[in-house]
Amino acid sequence: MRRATHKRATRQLEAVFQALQGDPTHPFADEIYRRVRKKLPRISLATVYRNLQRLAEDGKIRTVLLGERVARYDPETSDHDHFICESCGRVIDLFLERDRQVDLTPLVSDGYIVTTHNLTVYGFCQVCAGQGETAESPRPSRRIP
Amino acid sequence: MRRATHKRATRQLEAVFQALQGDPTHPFADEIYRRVRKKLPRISLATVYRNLQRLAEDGKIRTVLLGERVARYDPETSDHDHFICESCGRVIDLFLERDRQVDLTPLVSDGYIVTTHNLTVYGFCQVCAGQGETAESPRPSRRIP
DNA sequence: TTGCTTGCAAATTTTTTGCAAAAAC
DNA sequence: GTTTTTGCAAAAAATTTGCAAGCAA
Repeated sequence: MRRATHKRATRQLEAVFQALQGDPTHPFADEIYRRVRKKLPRISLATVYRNLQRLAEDGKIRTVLLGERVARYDPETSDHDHFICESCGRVIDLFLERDRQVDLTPLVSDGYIVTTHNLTVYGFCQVCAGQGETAESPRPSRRIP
Repeated sequence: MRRATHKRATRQLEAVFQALQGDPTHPFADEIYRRVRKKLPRISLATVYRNLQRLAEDGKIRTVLLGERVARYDPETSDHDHFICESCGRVIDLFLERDRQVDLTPLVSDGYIVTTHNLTVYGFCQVCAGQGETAESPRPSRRIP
């Protein structure tokens, strides 16, 4: 057995955490890297990844994969779901009433143990729905204006 | 404007489609490649990817990303959700009663247009729940025994 | 001082693309 | 015959890893 390793607080870890605070846009790692570099110009992308991973393990942030193969990061760690706009690509946190939301009792009575669940809703956000949702607007894959 | 191109039926396309039929395990592209090569030893992985993409566009199969950055493929195209076992990694199709499942009316009355939604449930499957769900069993990342 | 963490570069992994040759229609 | 599709190899994109040096405890 191996003794639990004591994790250390570093400037880089703190900077990565701070870069996400208060940001509801679910940025990708490279955006976070760009932000952190303003404070710590010598930080490497690998360190950003390592720290994002550690923050997620520690429950300080959340890693989300929403039908893309690129990870997004979310400072909101409470139980919540996501809405993805098919027009502008924006990701919006949803706080639906959890207990009414999904009926998982059939699973439980089938012998499954349910830990958590995750709901992603697709459609058009308020802004895009307002301006004609059928328009095939260019959907930015990475950055949102 | 560009005339709609007529898609052609090829042996490779059919083989990729067949490789998925009746398979509830949600395989990855490389597993499908392995299978198809038994019939068509000269097929390339790129062709498998191109055909999986085309089948998904045509609604013949479904591409699913379930908290992993590797795509899985599902021959089941009807609306359904997924259960992921945290112990063995197995992915199981869920057919919960759609209309009772999620209450999205608050979204709609907020001006969102909802196209579809996707629910992924995490926990322990019947098998793993039976043999002590707390055991930290090795969780195969790609292949399921 | 000890050993976790960093920066850098190179490696991995999964998926995509360019292009000439082969196969469909 | 024309145009799509294939196979191959190389490219891309995102993330991870090895390692010596740096820094927190």
